[in-house]
Amino acid sequence: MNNFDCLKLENQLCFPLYAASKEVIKKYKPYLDEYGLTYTQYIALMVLWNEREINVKKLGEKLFLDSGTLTPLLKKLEAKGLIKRTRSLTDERNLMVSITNTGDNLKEKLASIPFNVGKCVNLNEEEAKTLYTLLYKVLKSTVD
Amino acid sequence: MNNFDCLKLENQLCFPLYAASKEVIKKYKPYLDEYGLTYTQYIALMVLWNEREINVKKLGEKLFLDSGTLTPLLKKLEAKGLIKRTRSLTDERNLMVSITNTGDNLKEKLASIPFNVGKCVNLNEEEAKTLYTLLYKVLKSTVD
DNA sequence: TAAAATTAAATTGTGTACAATTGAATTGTA
DNA sequence: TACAATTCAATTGTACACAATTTAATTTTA
Repeated sequence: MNNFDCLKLENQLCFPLYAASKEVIKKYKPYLDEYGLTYTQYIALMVLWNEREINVKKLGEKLFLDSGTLTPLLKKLEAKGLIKRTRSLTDERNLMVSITNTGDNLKEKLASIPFNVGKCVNLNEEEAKTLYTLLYKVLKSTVD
Repeated sequence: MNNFDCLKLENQLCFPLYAASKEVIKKYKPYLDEYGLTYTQYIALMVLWNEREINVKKLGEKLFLDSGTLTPLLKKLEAKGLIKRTRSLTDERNLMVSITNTGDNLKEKLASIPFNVGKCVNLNEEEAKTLYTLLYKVLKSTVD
C-alpha cells in the first residue's frame, strides 16, 4: 500500500460509516412519512417515550445533537402536538421537554418500524451484535 | 424484552450508526478547516484524485449523493480552483468534473488526515477490519 | 452582596442531504 | 424521421447539523 492508497475512498473506514448511516436512515423514511415524522424527530420521541420529561441539554447529550438542531426540531414536534415545551420553574435556563398523550399514543404505531427496517439490513443476529458493539466503541472513543 | 424495548434508543442499531458517523466526521473538521474544506468536499476530491475525470452521475453513485447535493458542492470546489466543470462534448447532458493541478497538489497535504483521525478511534486493526466488512454488508443490502 | 464566571437555550450563518420537479439533450420506436 | 420516453444536471423547498454568538438566568467569588 503506497502513501496515497490511504486516500482512496474504498480504503476509508469513515466513508462506509457515513454512507451506511444515510442509507439505513433512508429506509425509515416511508414508514415515518405516514406520520409526517423525520428520523431525527423519531429518535427524539424515542427518548421521550422513556424519559417522559427531559431538558434540551440532556436530550442533546443522548442524541449527540446541540440546541441549534434541537430548538427548531422540538418546536415542530410541539406544533404537531406530540410534545410540550416548558421552562423549568426551579431554573428558568432549562427548557423541559415532555411527551403529550398524543405523542405517547404514537408509540404503539411506530413500534414495528425498527423491526421492518432491520429486515432489509442483511445482517444476522451475531453480525448485528458485533456491529453494535464496535459502533459504541467508536462512539465512546470519539467523544472523550 | 417486551414489545416496546425495541423502541429504546439503546436497543437500536441505526442510532449508533448515525451518531458514530457524525462524531467521526467531526474529527476531520480541524484538519480540513486548515484548507477550508468540508468532509463532503473532501470525499469528492478523494474520488477525483483517482478518477481524474468523472461525470456528476457517476460521482454521485460513488459517494451516495445526488445532484441536489453535488451541484452546489462542486460549484464551491470550482470556485476554490480545485476542480473544473465542463459539459461533455459528446453528450451535453453530462457534466464532466475533473481535478485541477491546484486540487491535485492538495493530495500530498491531506494524505495524513485519515491516519490522524484513525488514531483517535479506539479500534485495533482486526476490529477496524470487521467494522469495515459489516458496514459494506449493510451498504450493499440497503442499496438494492 | 455586587460583579464575574458559568450555564442553557436560542439565534445566526453556512453547508449539506434529499425528494420532487424542471428543462435540455439524447435515445428508442412507431 | 417525428415524437414519446429516458437520462442527466440543475433547481426548489424542507429539514437537519453544527460552529459561533447572543441573551437570559444562575452560581461563584472577591
